[in-house]
Amino acid sequence: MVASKGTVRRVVPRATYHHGNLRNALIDEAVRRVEVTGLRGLVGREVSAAVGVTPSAAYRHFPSHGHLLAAVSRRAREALARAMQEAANASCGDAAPERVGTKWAVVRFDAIGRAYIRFAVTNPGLFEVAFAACDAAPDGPDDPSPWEVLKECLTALSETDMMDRRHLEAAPYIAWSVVHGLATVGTTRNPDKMHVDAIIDAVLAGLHRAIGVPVTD
Amino acid sequence: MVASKGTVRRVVPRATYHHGNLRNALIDEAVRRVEVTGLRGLVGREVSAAVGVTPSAAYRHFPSHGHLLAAVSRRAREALARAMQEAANASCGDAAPERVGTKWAVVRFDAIGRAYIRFAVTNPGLFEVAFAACDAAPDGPDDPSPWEVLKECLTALSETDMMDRRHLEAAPYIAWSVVHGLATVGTTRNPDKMHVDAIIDAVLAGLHRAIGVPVTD
DNA sequence: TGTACATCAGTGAACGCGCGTTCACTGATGTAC
DNA sequence: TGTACATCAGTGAACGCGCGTTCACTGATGTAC
Repeated sequence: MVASKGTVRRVVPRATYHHGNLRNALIDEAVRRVEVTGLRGLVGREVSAAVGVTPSAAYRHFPSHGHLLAAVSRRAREALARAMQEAANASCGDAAPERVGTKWAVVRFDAIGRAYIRFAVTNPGLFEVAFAACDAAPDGPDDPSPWEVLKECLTALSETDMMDRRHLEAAPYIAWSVVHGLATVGTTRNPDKMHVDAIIDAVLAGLHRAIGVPVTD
Repeated sequence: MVASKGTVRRVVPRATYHHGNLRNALIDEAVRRVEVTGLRGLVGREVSAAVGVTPSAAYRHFPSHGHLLAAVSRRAREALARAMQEAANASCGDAAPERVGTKWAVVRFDAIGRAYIRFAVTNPGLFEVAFAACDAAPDGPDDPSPWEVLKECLTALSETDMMDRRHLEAAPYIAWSVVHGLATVGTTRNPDKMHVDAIIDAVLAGLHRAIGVPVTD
């Protein structure tokens, strides 16, 4: 049985009058909805109802809708950063860094780029919200932060001599632009019908050249 | 005197009962509004009112709001393409191609990249709409098309031996990703406080390396 | 240990407006005869 | 050249719903004495 459209229904009945952790519950639920519907799916009344609370209850925790959005947006960026970190760690397998040789920094760097794109493709809703314009300021700094994850990988690249040091300052901007552009528009707009995986490979190879990663194998 | 918010007011009174060119007038007005307010500023009732017509009149020309949006989106992309073309042509000045030497293709290529970014920065509303997700299909192919403008510049680059031919197939994807990413997020998110112009220069230099444009002067 | 009271986190109902869309209508246009 | 009539492009009024937000309220919690 499906609830009729527009019906605000209490989905999770509570035992206690006080919820106890409403703020986090609202954000969690909002994230869940955004994953499915994207930015447009973030409607306060529905989020409140799903959590088992009246629409007005949310105003005890967020001054306005925009503040909830900002919190969700931050969560989305953090999820992206975590996906990048996990991909980076998984890329080396269980092998110790020395087993992988000096290339390990390159492997990690590629892994976070691919993870970024994969996140955008498999999680378009979250990705949209992560970089959506918010009226309100986020409730805190991103932790982890995609930008910081990227920079760590780049300094590793530089310290193992696997990139041109002259490009270190500009590298984060170059890498971010390439990968974000690819994630945003490169995979959806594809007038010539090049294979998507081939596009990703080709663009990431271009990124190597742009920041001076030496050609190995 | 300012019309009170939400008042639907006929702004342009017409002499004739029939408008004569309503479809185009609606698109023009919609573009004008989007320039100021972005995607959110595209509300059918206001557009109709501004043109001097009843909200329902628009439905003679567009089956739904989404179709108007698609038409506006196409116009925005065409405006972007035109900005790129103009910048390309202006980049050579009035000099004949031979006066500029073999570098002219590089100059043009840089010009369209910078024009793309400039368009995004000075026209955020149009830029947003140009790549917004539309429910409806556009009313026709982009003419001119940003993608085609880019490819023309790239083949010119290749034919004058100013880029690595091996990258010709991938080059449009690389260039598009870099420049679009830079336009979207590189200029707004800037955690390290690098100067914006310096970022643009550095990223475009990276693009040269990515597609193998030889280092000249 | 019990009681009074401030404080906090919810409820429930309604406000108010924005905005896409519909529908029966009417004024203008052009074409056939 | 004039008249009848189909067709097209508008009007005006209303529908209907989505959704953020407010406000007076009440139930629960914890702290001072």
